[in-house]
Amino acid sequence: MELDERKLKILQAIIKNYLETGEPVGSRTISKYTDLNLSSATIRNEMADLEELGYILQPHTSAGRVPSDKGYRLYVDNMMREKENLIIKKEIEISDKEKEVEELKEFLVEKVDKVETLLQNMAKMLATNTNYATMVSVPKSQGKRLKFIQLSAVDSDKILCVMVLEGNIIKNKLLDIDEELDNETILKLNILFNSSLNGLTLEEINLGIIAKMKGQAGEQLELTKKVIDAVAEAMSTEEDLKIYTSGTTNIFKYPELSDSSKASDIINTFEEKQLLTSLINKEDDEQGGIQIYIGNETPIHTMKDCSVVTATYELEDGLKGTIGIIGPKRMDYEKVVETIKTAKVQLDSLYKKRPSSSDDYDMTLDDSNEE
Amino acid sequence: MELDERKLKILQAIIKNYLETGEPVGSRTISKYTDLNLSSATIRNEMADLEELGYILQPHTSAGRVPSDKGYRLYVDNMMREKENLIIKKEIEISDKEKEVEELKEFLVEKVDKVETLLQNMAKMLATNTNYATMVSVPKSQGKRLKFIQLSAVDSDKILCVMVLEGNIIKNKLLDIDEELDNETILKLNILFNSSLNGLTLEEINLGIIAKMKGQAGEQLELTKKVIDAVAEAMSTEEDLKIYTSGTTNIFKYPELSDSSKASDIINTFEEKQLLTSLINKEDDEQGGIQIYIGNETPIHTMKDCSVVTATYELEDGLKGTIGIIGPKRMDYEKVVETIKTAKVQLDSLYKKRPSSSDDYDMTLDDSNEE
DNA sequence: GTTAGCACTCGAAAAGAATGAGTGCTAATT
DNA sequence: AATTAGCACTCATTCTTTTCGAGTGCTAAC
Repeated sequence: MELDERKLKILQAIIKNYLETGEPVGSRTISKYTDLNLSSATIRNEMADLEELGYILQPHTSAGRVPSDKGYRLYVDNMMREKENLIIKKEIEISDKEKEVEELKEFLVEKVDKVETLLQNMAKMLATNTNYATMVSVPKSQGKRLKFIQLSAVDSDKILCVMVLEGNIIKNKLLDIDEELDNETILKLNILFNSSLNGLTLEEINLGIIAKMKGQAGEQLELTKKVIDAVAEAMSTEEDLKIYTSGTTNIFKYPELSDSSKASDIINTFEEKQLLTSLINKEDDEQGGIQIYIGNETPIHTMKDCSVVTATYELEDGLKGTIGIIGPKRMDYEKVVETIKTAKVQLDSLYKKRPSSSDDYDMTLDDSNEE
Repeated sequence: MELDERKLKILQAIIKNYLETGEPVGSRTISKYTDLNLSSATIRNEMADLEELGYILQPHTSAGRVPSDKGYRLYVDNMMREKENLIIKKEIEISDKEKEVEELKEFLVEKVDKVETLLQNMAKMLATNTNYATMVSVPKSQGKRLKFIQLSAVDSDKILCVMVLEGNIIKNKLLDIDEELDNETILKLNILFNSSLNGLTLEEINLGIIAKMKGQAGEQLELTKKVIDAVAEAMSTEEDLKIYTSGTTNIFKYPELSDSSKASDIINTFEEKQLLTSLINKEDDEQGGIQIYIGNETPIHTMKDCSVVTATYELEDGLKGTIGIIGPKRMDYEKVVETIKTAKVQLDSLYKKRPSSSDDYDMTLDDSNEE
């Protein structure tokens, strides 16, 4: 049996209708809904075929049909892509979109001077706009080069070690010392560290370099070891994960997700944010960096009744993060894809287009002055 | 009508039983449950009195009785305090508790080198131990003095401004500059800022001091202004709120909270963490810093069906935060109070008792190297 | 003051009945 | 050969009815 034009139309009608109502849709509904002018009986026959092909399901005998994961997949891959082509053709829509981007940007950037806060607001905004749950991951500093390192005496028994990585990621570490150091020693150490380590990635800081540094450390061997540890910690990827979530309680708006055990599982996944890591960093850039996972396709088992749409954004070169929108399988894919694209474009362009005159906000990913 | 000894005993029995079962308790249950040796009929009469006095409620005629908020309050105030006195008397129990503290401390401190992570783990541990939802607020840096400030040239067009506040709270800010500065200028500015601002609180940095600094800034007036802004931002209390939550999905374990609209409200409150602020910073130090809010007593309306137990802890002098446990009104108050006390003691003693030899972790509240 | 006894209440659970949306199949129609 | 009208059948949902029993309040006796 083949999936001919007519079956496709019927399938599309079923899915459209189901997205709107959330109820299983019957043959009579479709016979009225479409412009095919077919009787319900014919539709019924076609539906039986579609079911056999695996695109739709019957929750039980004598109920209407519901799209299967395979059905959604077809819908998303084919029918939505048509829409996308349309957009590319229509210049008007593009400028509309740009306008939207500008508006969003203004909203977001206004009074916000930290990327982290901005991302957090982005998550919140997406959640409010879409009525789904959202996540935004903060770009990882993994693999970045060390740009700057400096020790400063803060206390008689404490040394502050500040490191700046590529992308202006700032890291701090306070080190205990046994005896107070004079300025000259600190200066000497700063020169040592900067000349030895600057411009290197974590991988490039090898034993040879470390040994050489230790050799030059003189009396400050202990401190040097601590600094090297601090650098390693700052540049390593461990616990290097920050994800903002928002709108998790939106799932209660969808009955198919709001029974307490399902809801609990899903919300728990959002609370234990590290469970969301499998959603980020999928480097597949097909379709302009947008991924759509339907039902069991999601890498997270607790979300088997959900669909997930993600996009990868890039703040500055190499600083990549992920935006995700999570809703029921019958989510409004078109709207979600549109929204997430807009958000992606916005974040991508944030620093490229940023007017250089505005020095009100800084671009670091550091958030140490939130506390 | 008076609340005599016997009524009190019956009330206590009702509450105890209700805490265990979560079901309305009837007269027959109590007549067997207590050592009073009274018939169910007598209990019934007493119960009618207790209801008239407002300590218990009947969900409907022909149901058993359920404690009212007033009943819980009495229970918590009186019956639990007796228990507390017992503990003070029993030396054994104290040493037991100390042992527990040590165990917890080891668990928490192990492999943890940041206070923030530690507090986050603390929230998680409390949630796992109690099966309730928990929150831990991070101490605010508000009102702290500036201990150290330093500018460093990072880029040709960027200056890094590092500030350290009392309590070793580190804050960073990257400033844009128009033209590159030579080392000498930076050194001069550093001396200026340190000598002008160190040891001051935000309030003490008044217009006079600012004017004087501006006067000495020379050609670097613009940069000086930016630094002053950065200092103000770093030391101000705005957006100075960080709360970790955990175990929010535990509320699904209690049917009286898990219908979707209630659960949604509660979980939303935990997601929008600023809604929890009203729970922190209540300075009332009655009862060793432990507060108990029952039902409508909680300052947060969405939690009217919950009880909240909070404690204030103090890391270093003046660095105060709040721990909170949120559960159903029929929570196990004794256990929760015990647990939260232990946690409080633990946090309080964390830095006082800390062995000076261990330099593995730093004490800053800064978390900039999480990302 | 306490208790046994009894009629009564009322929610929860089980059982039954009505409804109706939707199906599959067959036979007639185009 | 494809389409459609017609009809018997299915089954979740909803509403009503019944049953059940835990628990009460009250009265009269101890």
